[in-house]
Amino acid sequence: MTLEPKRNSNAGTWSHRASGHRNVDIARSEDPDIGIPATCRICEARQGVVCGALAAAQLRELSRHSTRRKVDAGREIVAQGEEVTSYSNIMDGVVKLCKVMPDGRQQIVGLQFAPDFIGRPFVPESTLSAEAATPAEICVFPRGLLDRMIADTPELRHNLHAQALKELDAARDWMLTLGRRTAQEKVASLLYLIATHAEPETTSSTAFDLPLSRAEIADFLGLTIETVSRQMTKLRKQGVIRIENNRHIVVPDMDELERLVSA
Amino acid sequence: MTLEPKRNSNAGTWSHRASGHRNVDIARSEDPDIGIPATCRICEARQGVVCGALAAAQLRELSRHSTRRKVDAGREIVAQGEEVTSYSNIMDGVVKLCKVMPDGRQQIVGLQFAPDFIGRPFVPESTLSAEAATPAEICVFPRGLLDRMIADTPELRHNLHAQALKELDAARDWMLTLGRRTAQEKVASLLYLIATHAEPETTSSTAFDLPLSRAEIADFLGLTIETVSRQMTKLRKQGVIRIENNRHIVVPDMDELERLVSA
DNA sequence: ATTCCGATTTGATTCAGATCAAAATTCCTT
DNA sequence: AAGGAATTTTGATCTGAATCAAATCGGAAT
Repeated sequence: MTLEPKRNSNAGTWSHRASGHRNVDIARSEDPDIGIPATCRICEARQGVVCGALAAAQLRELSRHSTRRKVDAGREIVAQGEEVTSYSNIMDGVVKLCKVMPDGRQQIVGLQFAPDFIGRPFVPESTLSAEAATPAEICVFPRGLLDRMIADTPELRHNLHAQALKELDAARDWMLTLGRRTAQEKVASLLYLIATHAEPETTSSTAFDLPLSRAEIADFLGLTIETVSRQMTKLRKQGVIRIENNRHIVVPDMDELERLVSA
Repeated sequence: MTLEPKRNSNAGTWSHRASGHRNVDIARSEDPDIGIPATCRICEARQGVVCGALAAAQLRELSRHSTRRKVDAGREIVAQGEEVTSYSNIMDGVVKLCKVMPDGRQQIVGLQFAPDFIGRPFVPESTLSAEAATPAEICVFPRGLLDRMIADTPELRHNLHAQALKELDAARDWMLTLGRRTAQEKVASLLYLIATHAEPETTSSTAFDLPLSRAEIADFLGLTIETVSRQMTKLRKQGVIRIENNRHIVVPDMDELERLVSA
């Protein structure tokens, strides 16, 4: 899902880790995957917000009209202000949601990870752009079809509603970061956010690859590239993180990092 | 309420807009208000997100268990981290949604106006506090009851979902303001936001009362009181606004103000 | 009216982060 | 493996907003 640190405690509710209460229970007499398309069975997003709420027949129809697509890093999936004619699921990779101003200043307003859903029911055009931050794989389906399924499927509506509320919380958490935290705290917040998404079993030590360049991190934190770089260096010199090849980060002690976020 | 003039116009807009498709059509043979509690008929929030979706019988039951309450400016309605046992509708006034850090730094993450709904379905406790910014009047009802109505009423679910998405958009717009705009642009953004909520018929000239103190404006914009004050003075000297009694603002030319927001 | 107290403005100074300008690294292509 | 472009780091300087410190204003109580 989107932002908010601390994800660990309730991460389970959402992503594939959520599949527990639905699929993992093998003691069932009939295979729950009967009639489910083969592509879906192995799909990252099978238990996601959208597909996790669909019946076998719906899944079959949706999959008939879906196309899996690879998206290069930096490639746009939905453009700001554009009319939206399709939705997608993220199968793999990280997608950033951006807002840009006419003069070019831009702000990343959310990050989405597999198996998140990208789309905005009820509104014809997108108020932001969605762009692959890493090489990504998405499953695209026509808007009208899913809108119809939304209309027919209470559980799907519920899931989308819950996702919207979760994103709202994440956005508001990030508002606090943008408005009231120092550069140091901002960078620590971002690292903490990524760490908790990349490596959900937060043992005391963690390692992960940054899905964002320094420029993108700056756009997420409302800082400049130089400030981000300096703060990363500072964290490195303080021993809070190790940096390998610019993108790979090791956090020897997550508690230390969390402390720097100041809640 | 500090905001008399604003309140009136605001009230007007919402009700006739909302009632248009439901109530105003007189050519109906039976009175659509039959069976609707008297308090509801004259209620600000009658056509709001919640009550606008309820049938007469539901409205009757809800109103039986609701209490109208006056809340002084600055008084808390919901506390951050507290378990939520009731929801409310704002009948009058402005409510601010805040997040505070352990060390006292705080950020306003949203403003709600009558007849908005305050509450957070699906989640037991609130991640933010809601506090009256102006003297306010709210209609409080027990959580369990509304949760049941939510379960029973598709239109209500839809309205709440749509409101969540609207708030999400607003939050993301504000993220751009917090992260990428200058102090001048931030203050202009806030004035523009209030102006467009207070005086929806945006003719070229507008006047309104600020529902927030300088300190609250600072907490909304991620600035200090002094910076807010200086920027207001600057806007005044530039002739973009006139300030009367600190709280009352006149904007001679809304286009000029909008220009300063830089989109 | 007068007094008082909190809110707001104004002024002087400081400082975190921006900007400008190279150097150093990484990584991509050949 | 070498070359070259892009990304990142580092350094020097500047500046917008924060901080510190008074004045002034405005509104409530007397």
